[in-house]
Amino acid sequence: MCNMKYPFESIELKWQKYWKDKKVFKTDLTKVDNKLYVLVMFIYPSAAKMHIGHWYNYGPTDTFARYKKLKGFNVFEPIGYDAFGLPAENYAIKTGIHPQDSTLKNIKDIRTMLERMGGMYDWDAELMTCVPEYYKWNQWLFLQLYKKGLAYRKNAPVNWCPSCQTVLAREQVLADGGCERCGTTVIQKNLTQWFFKITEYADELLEGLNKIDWPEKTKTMQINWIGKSYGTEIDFAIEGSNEKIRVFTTRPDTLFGVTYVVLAPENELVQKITKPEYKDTVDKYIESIRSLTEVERTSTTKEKTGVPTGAYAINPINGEKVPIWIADYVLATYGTGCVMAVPGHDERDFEFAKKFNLPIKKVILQPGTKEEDELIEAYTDVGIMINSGKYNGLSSDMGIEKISDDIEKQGLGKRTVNYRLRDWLISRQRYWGTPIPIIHCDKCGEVPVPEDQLPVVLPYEVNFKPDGGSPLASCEEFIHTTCPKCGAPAKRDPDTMDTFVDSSWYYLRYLNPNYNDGMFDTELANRWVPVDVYVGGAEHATMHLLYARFIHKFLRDIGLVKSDEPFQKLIHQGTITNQGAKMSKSKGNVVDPNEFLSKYGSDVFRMYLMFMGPYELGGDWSDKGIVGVDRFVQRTYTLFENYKGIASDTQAKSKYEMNELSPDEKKIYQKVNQTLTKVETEIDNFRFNTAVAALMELLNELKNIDNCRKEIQLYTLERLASMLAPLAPHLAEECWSLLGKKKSIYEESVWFEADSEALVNETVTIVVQVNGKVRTKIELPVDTPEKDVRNFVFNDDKIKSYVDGKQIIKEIYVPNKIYNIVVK
RNA sequence: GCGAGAGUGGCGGAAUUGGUAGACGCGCUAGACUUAGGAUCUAGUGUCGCUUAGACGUGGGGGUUCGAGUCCCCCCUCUCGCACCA
Repeated sequence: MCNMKYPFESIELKWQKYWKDKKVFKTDLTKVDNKLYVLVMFIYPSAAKMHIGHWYNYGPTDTFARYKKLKGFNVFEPIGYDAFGLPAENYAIKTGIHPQDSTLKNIKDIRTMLERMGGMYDWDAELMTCVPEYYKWNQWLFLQLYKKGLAYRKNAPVNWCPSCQTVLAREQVLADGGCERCGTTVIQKNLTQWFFKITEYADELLEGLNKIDWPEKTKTMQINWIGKSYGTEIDFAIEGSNEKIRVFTTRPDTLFGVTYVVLAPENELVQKITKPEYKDTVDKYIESIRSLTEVERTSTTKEKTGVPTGAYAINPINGEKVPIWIADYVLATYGTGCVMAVPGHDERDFEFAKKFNLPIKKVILQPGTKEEDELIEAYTDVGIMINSGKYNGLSSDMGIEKISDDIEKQGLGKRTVNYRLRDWLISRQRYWGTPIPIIHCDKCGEVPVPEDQLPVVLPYEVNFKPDGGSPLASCEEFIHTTCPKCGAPAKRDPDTMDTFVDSSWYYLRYLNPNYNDGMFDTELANRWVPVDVYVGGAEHATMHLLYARFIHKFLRDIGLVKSDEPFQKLIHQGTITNQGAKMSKSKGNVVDPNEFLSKYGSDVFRMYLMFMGPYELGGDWSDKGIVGVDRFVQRTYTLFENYKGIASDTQAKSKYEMNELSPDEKKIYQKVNQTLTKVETEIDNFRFNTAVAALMELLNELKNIDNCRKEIQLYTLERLASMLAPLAPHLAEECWSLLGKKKSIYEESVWFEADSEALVNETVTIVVQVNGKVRTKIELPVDTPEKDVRNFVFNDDKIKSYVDGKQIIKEIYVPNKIYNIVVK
């Protein structure tokens, strides 16, 4: 018995070099039969090290890609770097190291780690977003959007992170009001900013979800984020004024129940309609609201506040006069910023009316209650309309249609659709990003940079220390230019783009990162996109994954791609935590993979990460079980060492007849083939933990492989090496060559089909139960006729002792599984 | 508060359509080989009884069923997502 320890270091290097030298993983993109685009979200090189989370993301995905390659797919698995962004710049502010220098260095280190991991990446397709060759096309994309009116500038209240010194899109603000990147509480600021009109695609983004194979949860999040709702806009006249209040409601059926109207404090009508004697309190109230953050204001737990304006509105349906209030629970940014309040049938209005003693009117009768019953809470479901004039007696869902019809007929309003989705704020007051290709000219206004002048290169020499404004604004050489239209001196836009712009189309660029004639090679994109399997964190559900879908649809509309969606199937890996907390540098609880890599090697490490549990669940980090995987690897290596060179003088058939095998051979033969199907279905479904377990079971079963004929030994070991290859690529290559194989397992894409005849066992264990309790088990040939099974069962002494003298009520036989006798 | 998911040995976790609960691994126990073992191999390992028969057992309580980790109802805990969207 040879017991040499598996020399992972030399073996891993050896095969990495082999793959690289022979370009084993270079994908021939011209071949599209059997194409499979497997993509993992590219890496953010804010630190030189790949932590456990990266390994957990990339290792298993690579295993999936490798498995598909072995199965004969033409797999494209690229990797790249999401290289722009705040952390590099913040790091620069702290240390003085230029973002470009630190980023390029980090990329170099990460590349080394990815190679060490044994990633099957096509290194010819590698890209990074911080080079002009890439970001030039961000600018080009911007200009296309601009041409179509989908990139525009507006003055708006925006989310400002005081720490990052920049604005954030709404989805980049956390639920607790913190900044997505740094956690600092975000405040509101009024600024002119660039937006992409994602709302133009709201409906399509919603509908497209039906066509893609994504986790339901993620789709739901996007649905909620888009927040489409059907309703009616209704005009309320203002007493003694020509102004009108247009409200948006999803419940026009409750129009008779309106007892007051509420405006958002920011609504411009407020200043116009407020009665002089109320002006003081209204202004004071608005001031008090301003000091609150968005989150404080919209917190559902906070008690609602508001003040009357002294003005009155006229309910168009019955001419009733109702007071106009302003309140913080009405948002200026949703609907029309005005609400008709129906306390009887809306929880928020109910709470508000109770607090300020406003009347509550019942106009929808809850089934099973009486009209005179007092409302103790708002009734928001369907019911029978009451106190509603000619609509009385109608079901309220009918009432929605009828009242909307009548409102429309009388020109008092119209049906509309509202979205929660807002346009995507893309400007950032930061240095390390793509410059916005716009020039501001005193005479011509905003002028797009002509396409032939792209890229607008990000200058290297810039003072990027924070002083409140965009760093580029103080870079004289950059900012001063001439107007492309009139030639007069003009200024460049000093802002840079959100890095989510970069990641919205990178999957198209991978196909040819050096392409010069356009944003990407359209021909290739139409053959390879959508991405077949996309793997990445669930935290991108409403950001990256929504933006990328939007940009993809836009690119389709300008004729650059034919597909509707960028990512056909989506998988989220789980999060690896440490003692229950997310690993982060600031918490100081990051686990360094290097410790394990130097002790066990990368095959063991990546296999252990897969073995820990279900991929989509993640879990708490613990190195407790890693020795188990290491032992498995050692035993496997030893086994192959013992059969060194076996392939040189032996040949295995591709299939054996079961009856020509010895008992030991048969057992092993069956197990090998059963494992083949098991490993296939498990990896196909990203269940790596059970795939590894299946291989461990197989190895345990190979105790008696010495008793097999040589050809059966070879038959077995060939298959074991092949199944091992996706999970432990270096080890498997080594084992394969130990057998005496000349070529790499991946050069030939070795995968074996299971022999279906070996999958079923000849005998089965039939569990015999009495009253549902297991009493004995009997081993019988598969498909023994029921009457024979019954005979065996009733001749069993133990069963007899349970059944004798009792009345048999029922017998249930589930073929090849269970025989249950019910007695009394 | 609303929505989604989860709760299984000392631990990580397995378990087609309801059909042997605890695969695989860690840990632990005993033994073998050894100068030694924190290496390796062999056997055992849900709990109680502990030799047997057996009883109990998948967060708690109830139900459907010949049979429930799996289906239904109620409750508890945890994780994630959304936070007044009219």
